[in-house]
Amino acid sequence: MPYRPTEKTKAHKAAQYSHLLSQAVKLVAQQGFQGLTISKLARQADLATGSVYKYFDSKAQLCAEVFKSATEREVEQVRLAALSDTSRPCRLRLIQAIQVFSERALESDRLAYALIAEPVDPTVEAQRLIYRQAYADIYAKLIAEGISNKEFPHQNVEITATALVGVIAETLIAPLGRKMDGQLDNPDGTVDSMINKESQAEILKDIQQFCLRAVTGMPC
Amino acid sequence: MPYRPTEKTKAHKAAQYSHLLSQAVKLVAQQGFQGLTISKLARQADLATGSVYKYFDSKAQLCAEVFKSATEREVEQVRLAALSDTSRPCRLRLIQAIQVFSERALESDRLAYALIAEPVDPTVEAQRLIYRQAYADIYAKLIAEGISNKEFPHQNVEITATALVGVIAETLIAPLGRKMDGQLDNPDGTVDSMINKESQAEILKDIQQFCLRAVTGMPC
DNA sequence: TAATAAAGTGAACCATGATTCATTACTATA
DNA sequence: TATAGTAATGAATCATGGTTCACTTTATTA
Repeated sequence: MPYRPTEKTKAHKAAQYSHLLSQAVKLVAQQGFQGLTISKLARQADLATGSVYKYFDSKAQLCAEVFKSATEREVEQVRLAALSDTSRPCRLRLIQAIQVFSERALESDRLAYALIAEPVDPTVEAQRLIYRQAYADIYAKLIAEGISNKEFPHQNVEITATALVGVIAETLIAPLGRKMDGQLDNPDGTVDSMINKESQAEILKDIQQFCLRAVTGMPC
Repeated sequence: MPYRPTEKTKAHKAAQYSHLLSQAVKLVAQQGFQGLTISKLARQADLATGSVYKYFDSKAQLCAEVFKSATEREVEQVRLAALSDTSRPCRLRLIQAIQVFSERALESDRLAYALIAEPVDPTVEAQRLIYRQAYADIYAKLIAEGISNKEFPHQNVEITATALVGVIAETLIAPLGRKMDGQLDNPDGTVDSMINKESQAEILKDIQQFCLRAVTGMPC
């Protein structure tokens, strides 16, 4: 006479959850956190607004999950570039990490802007700080390794790492913000390529050189 | 029989305007843009909410003016440090500019956080980009001068300038944000000194060294 | 003092969008 | 099929806070 959730029901619930989450990420990738509302999400996922609350306690929690989901894979890619192949010189891995981050960011620029720079409410901002710290931690490991290698001179590892995050965020994202601000709710999520491929590559090189000079204290 | 605004009335109007603006800045310095609402401002300035609209067209315009007012003097101080005494070597002026910015920011940290990093609505964000650019322009001039001096090696001036803004914002303000997020509406506007004076000075030195290495490509 | 313009008032209004909840529709056991 | 637990619904509710407006007060001139 009672009722127990079965495998099938649990699977369905999990599937619904993932579906909601991925649709939410999609919305953010198109319109930013600005464009993420419970009712839009419900419509997008073919559910009633109230049903969203069966899967997420609150808007804030939803935003946090979206943030987590979208950022974790990015962080992981950068981590791989920076830390996986310990046989390569640290400066090459640093360049590679910056490149990986940049290429991924520029390829889905609206999402990158949302994750790194878009104005959001304080709850989401807290998440953002966590992930900026995650990037900083990666750089910190790399720098520390480079110092013990003698590849890099003595320096304050934490500061260097934080500074690198700042450099990358500002140089890549701030220009996006400038382009973005006319079309904050562009529903297809792309920014009309402000920069062509070549000049993009040029800029990336310049950023990499800045970072290398900063870390190595050597001209390049 | 008609009516003409006289000197006294105009002066009064101007005085009210300044009073409102300065009270608004004060509110932001205490509680951030989050804490700036029309009714709070009216209460603070001993006016009715409606009266605020005799001086500002909209909340957005008010925010813009607040931003402008609070940032312009900061930018000016940095400009003086960076560009006024052209006889000094560029690297010293760079160090000085960073120091001026940092000291002023740390001394009114809630305001600095509000101006540089606090989540705000897109209208205010646009203002922020303008002022970040203003800082970048100062650094760009300084770097360009240093390159033509041969003090600094050849580099992409715009990127370096933007990157410096990113470094300074991230290293000084992001830590504040981390401290801030528990107490976002702290009504007296101070963050309980997370860092004591000495370690603050240490950190400043490390940031300055990072920037110098980045700009000069020399160890230091 | 009468006429006019502006300043000041603050409660009512409005927009946005999160959240709730009474109700209905399934799903799983006995 | 009766029962119980869970999912789904979506209109109603709530909260926040910007904005309006009919009205009062004050200032200025003739």
